[in-house]
Parts: sequence; C-alpha cells; structure tokens
Amino acid sequence: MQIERMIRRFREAGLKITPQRVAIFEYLYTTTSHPTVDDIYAYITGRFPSVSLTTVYNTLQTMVGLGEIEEIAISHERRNFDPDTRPHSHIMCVKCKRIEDIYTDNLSENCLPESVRKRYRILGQRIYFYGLCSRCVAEK
Amino acid sequence: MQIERMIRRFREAGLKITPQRVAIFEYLYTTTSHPTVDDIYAYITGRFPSVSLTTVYNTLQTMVGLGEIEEIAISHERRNFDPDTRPHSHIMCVKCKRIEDIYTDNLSENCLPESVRKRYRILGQRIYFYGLCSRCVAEK
DNA sequence: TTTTATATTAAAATGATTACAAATTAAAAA
DNA sequence: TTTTTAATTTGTAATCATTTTAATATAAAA
Repeated sequence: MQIERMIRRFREAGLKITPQRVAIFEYLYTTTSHPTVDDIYAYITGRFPSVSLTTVYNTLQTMVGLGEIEEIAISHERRNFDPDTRPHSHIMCVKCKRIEDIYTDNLSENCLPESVRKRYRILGQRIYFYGLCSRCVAEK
Repeated sequence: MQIERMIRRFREAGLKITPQRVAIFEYLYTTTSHPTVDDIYAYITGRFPSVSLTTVYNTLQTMVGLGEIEEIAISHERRNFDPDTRPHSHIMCVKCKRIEDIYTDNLSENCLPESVRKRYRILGQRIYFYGLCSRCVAEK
C-alpha cells in the first residue's frame, strides 16, 4: 500500500520513520481531496496534540523532493498538495475552492510549438480549469 | 494604445486617473515580461519615490477585477501578472524562474471530459509548462 | 474656485513560511 | 537490552507578503 511505499522511500533515503511522519502519510493517502498544510496540521494535531507546524512543512517538503507528492499551483490563495503523481489535471470551483481531479488520455503536450521545445528541457506540464461547481451555481 | 484603453476603462468604472496609476499602466504595457508586485513597485518608486506598496496592490487588484490583466499561477514562490489577456500558455524555467509566452491555436479545452463539463460552468483554463531554459542547461 | 468623494500614504496588523536552538527520539552499534 | 549518535521534533522568534486602517492629499465634478 502507499503508506508502506512511503516508509520504504524514506528509509531508502536514510530518513527516519517517526509517528508524526506516518500520520502525515496516512492522512495524505486516505483522503481523496487535495489538502492544504492547515488541513494536514488539523488532522495531525488530533492524534499528536503537540505536533509542530514545522514538522508538517518539513515532511511535505521532503515528500515533494522525493517526487512522491506534488504541489498544485491552481490558486495563489491556497497551497494544495496532491499525493497522486499520475499525470492528470485539476478543476477548481472559484467560489468554494474545491479541487477535483480530471483524468484524460489527451494531455496536450502537443500544444508546445517546436520553436519552444528546442529551447527548453521540458520537465513537466500542468493544466488547470476554473469554473463554478453545480452546488455553487445553485446557491447563487 | 493600451494605456489609453486602461484610462478609458478606469474612467468608465468611475475610478480616478492618478499619476501613480498611469505609471503602473505604462510599466505593464511597455515590458514584455510577466512582472511581480515587486518589479512594478521598483519601477514606480523610480518615478514616484513616495509611492506606497498598497497603491500597487490596489491598482493591480482593480485591473484584475476589470479583466484587463491576469494573475499567473505558475508558481507559488512568486505572483506574476500578465497584461496580455489573449488566450495563451506559459512556460517557466524552474531555475531562473523566467516566464515565456506560448501562443498556440490548440488550447486543449477538449481535455475536459463530458462528465466534468456537465457539472461545472467553465470560466477559464490555464496551461503551464515547466523546464530548464537553454541558458540554465548550459550553466550546469 | 470650491467641494466632495476617491486615492494615496505610512504604519500597524495579519497570515504564511522559514530559521534556529534546545530537547527528544529512531535506529544503529555494542 | 542498553548505549550511543545523528536526525527529528518542538516552540519560539524572525521573515516576508499582503491587508487593514485612519489620516492626508488630490482628481474631477459642481
């Protein structure tokens, strides 16, 4: 399972396995949402009341460094993390800020003109959609 | 020209035309880059030494509200603004952080599955590419 | 020219993130 | 199992970006 995988990845990197870290893994891999630092911190404090925000930041940064989670830059207001590293896109409701995954086989690498491609070593690509979800449309 | 256009847009919205605002318009429409708040502030202080950061923030926010500039969410480290509101994409060098425009006729609205489309009122879309520019590849 | 509503400014408040040093602990070695 | 050691966690303080606020200044209408 993914939590075991993270433990193995941390061990391989010479990092220690602490209960705080495992709790963060558990939260990331059992929620289907795209949590913020505060979401994660709120959950962890439920289990380890004395946990420090620094620990959450450090662990997330380490996981990003290992390529096991990704930051979603869909909005400047919030910083969301995504434990799903398969290629996919996101859509955010501009009102309630919820983010949903979009899986599609047609990720548009082909948008990149040759003139750009030859001047860059391409490392990644992100596609974000913005809209109003049906719930928020109904409300207003 | 675009500066005249912004002046007209502000007037139409019942907003006043101040030298500070005009200087911000001038900076935005005579640079081809994607400036941050600090880039703009640095330029404006050259002309109005006593200008306040608040004025820069307020003016940018107003322009975003009028739909005349857009925020680029390509990175959480920086907040870049784009005075070009035509549909286009961006590529950022992950090392030097420079952002370049990409114009392409094939913006992938078609990436959106019907199942998602029917649950959202789509308002916008952004595509970001990440890579190393030739200059930064050479350096390392 | 006077008036008035809006904009600017400076300073303080807020919020997110990072840096730091002391105390704790995971895990390797004995 | 116990000891040792290096890494981690914690709490606090520092930093940085952004927003709020209230007083002052000013664009533009009267």
